[in-house]
Amino acid sequence: MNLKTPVAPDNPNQAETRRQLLEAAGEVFAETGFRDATVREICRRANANIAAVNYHFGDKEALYKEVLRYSQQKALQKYPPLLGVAADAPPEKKLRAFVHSLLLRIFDKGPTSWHGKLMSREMIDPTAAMDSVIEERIRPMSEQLWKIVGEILDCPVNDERVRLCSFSVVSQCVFYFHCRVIVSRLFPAQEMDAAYVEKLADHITRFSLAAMKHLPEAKAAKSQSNTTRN
Amino acid sequence: MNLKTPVAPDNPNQAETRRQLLEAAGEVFAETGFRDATVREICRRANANIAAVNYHFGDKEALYKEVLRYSQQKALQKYPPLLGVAADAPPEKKLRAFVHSLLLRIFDKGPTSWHGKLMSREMIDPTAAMDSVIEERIRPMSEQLWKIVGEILDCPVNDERVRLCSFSVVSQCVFYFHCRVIVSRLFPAQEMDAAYVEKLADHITRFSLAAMKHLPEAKAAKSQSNTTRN
DNA sequence: TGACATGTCAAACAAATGTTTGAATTATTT
DNA sequence: AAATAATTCAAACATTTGTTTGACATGTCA
Repeated sequence: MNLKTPVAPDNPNQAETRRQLLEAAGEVFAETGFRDATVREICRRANANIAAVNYHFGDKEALYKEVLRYSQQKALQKYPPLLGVAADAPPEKKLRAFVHSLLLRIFDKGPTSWHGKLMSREMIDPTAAMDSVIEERIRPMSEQLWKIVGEILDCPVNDERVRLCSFSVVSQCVFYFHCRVIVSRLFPAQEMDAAYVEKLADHITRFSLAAMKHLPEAKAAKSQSNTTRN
Repeated sequence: MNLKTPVAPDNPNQAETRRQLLEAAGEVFAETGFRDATVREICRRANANIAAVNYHFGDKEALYKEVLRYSQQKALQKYPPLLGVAADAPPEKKLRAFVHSLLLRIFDKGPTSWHGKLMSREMIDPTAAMDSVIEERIRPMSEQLWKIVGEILDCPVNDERVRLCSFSVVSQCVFYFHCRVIVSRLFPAQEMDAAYVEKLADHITRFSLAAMKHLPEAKAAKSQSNTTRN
């Protein structure tokens, strides 16, 4: 029911209202989450009538799906995963670019800044829209990273150490948007500007490279893993 | 039906209903978040009347604050930050214990399992209740970690490298509850059992120790250009 | 026992909010 | 220009939900 097929895109008014609704919805969804976001607030910011969401998107949830897709596409277009580093560059350089682009997407202050928050929310309460995001965006990016880490560790990409180390790299990046609240309360004076993002990218890359190049079992490939803990 | 067996002589009914409300609320808040959680559902699971929340806690938000405090206290009591490692143990050993206890709190399957999800939600939408949690629980734990990392790096605890490396350690742990959705979709076959938690703790500790002991600037103690804040 | 405090209950209230409706307005086509 | 389609608008609708209310039940203590 309520299947509103998107009509002719050559209509300036419709296209404009749709776009403004998407932008406003991105802001509001990011600020308050899906449930707390009200279509009244979205329409108010978009200078649109209360009924506009239902007219243009069907219902609130369909609007949300569009927003999620829109923000992902925009963020990846602005900061591609390897930032233009050549495919045959040394893996250390590619790792640095991967880390930096991920941080840039997270800390972006511009009109795509809600991308990070939207993704955070999806992590906790994945909606149906998350499925396609994972398969179309996240899995390809993961595989890209596995290749890089595999080169550095000198392992096949399906080795368990590649997976663990890749997680270690990514986790240090995403930490700063999942835990931004805590970071900024523990260090209220710390500004999150472009210079700081550079510094973070440097640290994460150096930290991870040092770890991977000196991991006790990294090169030795001794896979008995008897965890003599404690 | 539902015969109330006589319990403690002091204030049996009130204490019992309160406790059941707390447990049920913890479940529901963790599953659906503060806003989506309904008082009706909480009371239904607690076998309590719809008015019980307001009678015992005042309103829904006060109940939430109690739940947050309750879950924090329970989780930290079950898995203390250093798991009983002696205060004069070598820092490597303390780091391992810190990482392991953090992972245990995150992966706990028992009745305190909602602790992780509640904290995740607070990260994105911090409520007023988060203030006290940060000051009373998180800051002390952070300072504990800074000391350990400072020992390993051989730096003063307020050095910027201590902060960055501590974040690198913590981030690898909390990654697994913020991004559990993605991890389990990328690797659906991977079980998150106790053995896996051990393996993770090993990896994170080894990875971080290798990094910190081989960081290009770790031992160099080049003491210029450091933010001299607090 | 009888009075009083405490806790529980079903019902109702009040506010918020997603959605629908039908008229009014604007754009496009004939 | 007239007719038709598309879009906007204010108002109303229907549902959900946190909270309140006043009656009823239960336990305590003089």
